[in-house]
Amino acid sequence: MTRKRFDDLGCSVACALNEVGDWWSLLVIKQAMLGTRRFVDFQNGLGIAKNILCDRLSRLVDNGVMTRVNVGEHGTRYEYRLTDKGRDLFTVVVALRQWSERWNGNKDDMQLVDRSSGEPLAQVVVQNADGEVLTVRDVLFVDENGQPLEQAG
Amino acid sequence: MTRKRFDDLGCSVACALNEVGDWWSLLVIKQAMLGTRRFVDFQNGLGIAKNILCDRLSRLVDNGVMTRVNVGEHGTRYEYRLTDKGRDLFTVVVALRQWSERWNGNKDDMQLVDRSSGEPLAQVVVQNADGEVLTVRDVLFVDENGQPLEQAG
DNA sequence: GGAAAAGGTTGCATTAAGAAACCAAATCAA
DNA sequence: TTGATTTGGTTTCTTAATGCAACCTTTTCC
Repeated sequence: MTRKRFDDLGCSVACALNEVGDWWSLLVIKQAMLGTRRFVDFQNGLGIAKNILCDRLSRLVDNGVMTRVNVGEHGTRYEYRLTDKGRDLFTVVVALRQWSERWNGNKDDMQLVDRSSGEPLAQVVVQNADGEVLTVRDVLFVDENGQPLEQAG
Repeated sequence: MTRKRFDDLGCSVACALNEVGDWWSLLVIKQAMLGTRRFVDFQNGLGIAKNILCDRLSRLVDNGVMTRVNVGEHGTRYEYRLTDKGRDLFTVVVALRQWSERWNGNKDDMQLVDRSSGEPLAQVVVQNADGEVLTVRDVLFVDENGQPLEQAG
């Protein structure tokens, strides 16, 4: 019984989860955003088993989220760096962080601030084209013909 | 060897992933945002095994993301509805959707539009207090003493 | 040159996931 | 009212994933 694939589910969210939806991937990405580049530093920073880390890093590389760069003089010192695609997950990571802080309190040792001002960030929100904040009740899911689907709260 | 717990990792992202970080939870939540409330409808809509759906729903209920409401006359007709905490994951779901669409193309049968205007939504972004858009390079991770940590891209 | 570090791989035990069968209560059709 | 079907599960079995520890090779440090 191989694990269910999500990329043929006709859903972009499922497709995203297929790439970064397991327990560790987003934490590896968050660690990379924090500055970590070396295998051992990921291992120590996350407390992840080496074989799992191997698997996650190579999967992230395969999916174009990270790259493996050879930085050794003679061959076997590597760095794992975020690609543009990986860095673009910043929104997701921050949204998850803020959600957790709103509902579970701040469990984090560290804080995220604007580099130039030192001030905390604004809350990540969903907006319409005019910049108005939208909740799930303010949107419609429409099919390819523009027909709206039922929606709930 | 029980799966690693993330809620004692000193990280809000890890704490969030501990609640909704497995393969199915966010899809169940997205399905609920789409209007699904009944057990069978989740099952048909997602193609998930019943025992896994049972487990995920009850875990989401335990974590306060959904509630189980008895809607039957005599006892065993249930609806699973999002709580405020669950609805608040809208930002995360939309951010994931949009990321996937930006990098993998739109794999989705349906589209998300502003209910009042019918227009597509704006891209979810991270902003500072002044409303300026920030990337991961524009932020600093600081510890509890305000000391900045190294950061990369 | 010897020791340690980096980046893995392998083997084993435990847990989770998926499919299918089964089941009891409630509802629906006749 | 009876019988079938739906709903919301639970159980069993097989396969896959996770975690830990040991090991291994190349490279760097002293």
